[in-house]
Amino acid sequence: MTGLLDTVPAGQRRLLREAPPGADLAARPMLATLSDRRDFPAEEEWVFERKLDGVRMLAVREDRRVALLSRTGRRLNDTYPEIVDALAAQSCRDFTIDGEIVAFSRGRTDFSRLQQRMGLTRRQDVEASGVAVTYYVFDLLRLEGRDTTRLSLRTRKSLLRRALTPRAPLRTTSHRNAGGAELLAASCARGWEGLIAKRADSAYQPRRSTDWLKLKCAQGQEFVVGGFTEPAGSRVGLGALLPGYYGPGGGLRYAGKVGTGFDRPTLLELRERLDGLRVSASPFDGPVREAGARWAEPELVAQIAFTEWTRDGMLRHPRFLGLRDDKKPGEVVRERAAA
DNA sequence: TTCCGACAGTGGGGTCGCAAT
DNA sequence: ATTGCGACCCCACTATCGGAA
Repeated sequence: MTGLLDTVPAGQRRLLREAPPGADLAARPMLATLSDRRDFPAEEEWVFERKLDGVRMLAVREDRRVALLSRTGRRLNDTYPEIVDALAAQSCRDFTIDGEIVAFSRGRTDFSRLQQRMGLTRRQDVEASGVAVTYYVFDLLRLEGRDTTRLSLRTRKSLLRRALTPRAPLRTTSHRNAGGAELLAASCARGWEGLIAKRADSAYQPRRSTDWLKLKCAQGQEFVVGGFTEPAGSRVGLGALLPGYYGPGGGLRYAGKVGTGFDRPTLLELRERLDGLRVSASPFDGPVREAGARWAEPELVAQIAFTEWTRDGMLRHPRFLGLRDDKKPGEVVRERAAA
């Protein structure tokens, strides 16, 4: 064993285990639990990282061999060959790391840009895409033959910084040890996605855990319901609502579908109310490409949360929060302009 | 007994690849 | 050439069940 693991605090050395082959250890990444928590007392020892909007990826290096693995275990070597090369060039030759692949545009991580490269596996397609990526590394699962997942997060991060040389396109994710609430407010003001809060003393667990919390800068506003889709499978009432808002010209603009956030009684109640408002023609301005859509008089106003507007003016990650009776349908306009 | 974590199921936008039209 | 579909990515949420607390 070389010197890296000698820096592990004496009290934590007993937590080191002999590592199984790297790919087995990396079978599943640790996932964060969505939380609306805003209070983080200093004595609780949390670490705060910026939430990056990209694709999760584990990377395994065993001597000359490098394997990039998606969250579900799919091999990503052909999609991100420059990351393979960068990891192969590291002087440390035996590690498993965890991080996020991102693409930037205008200084912000941009998932839609990354999407243009995500599915590509042919070398010429990857090169032609013109999408540069950065691999932000934030955790260490294995180092020099040892399983490090039982070490505390702080110790793992400290080892990671020693083990990895963060030369482009690799970077280590920076973090802060306090001030979570202020940091979250500042992040949201900048239009970022949110934060991940991690318990400083927690082990790496290959599943969803409350030791990692996802704190999102959610957006939300009211929308007029202009129709719905039929339910499928065991679903009752309806599949999704078709929300819209009034544009400057006065026409009702389609904003995509929202199909989650309702419980069974709400689905049935919404169906009943919408059946009472059924019309044969679409109330939306312009075509809505939805086979089997049912249309309704634009009377109901729904509060809908979402993460952002897509390039095509659709809602990303939309969910239904409830109906609002205090707002007139005609007053519903888009509250925040596109980026 | 109550609560929590894991899973299945239903729903979303978007992209790519392939088969059918 | 266009369309539709499934498989991936990202995801939110509900309902259920079994084991932990």
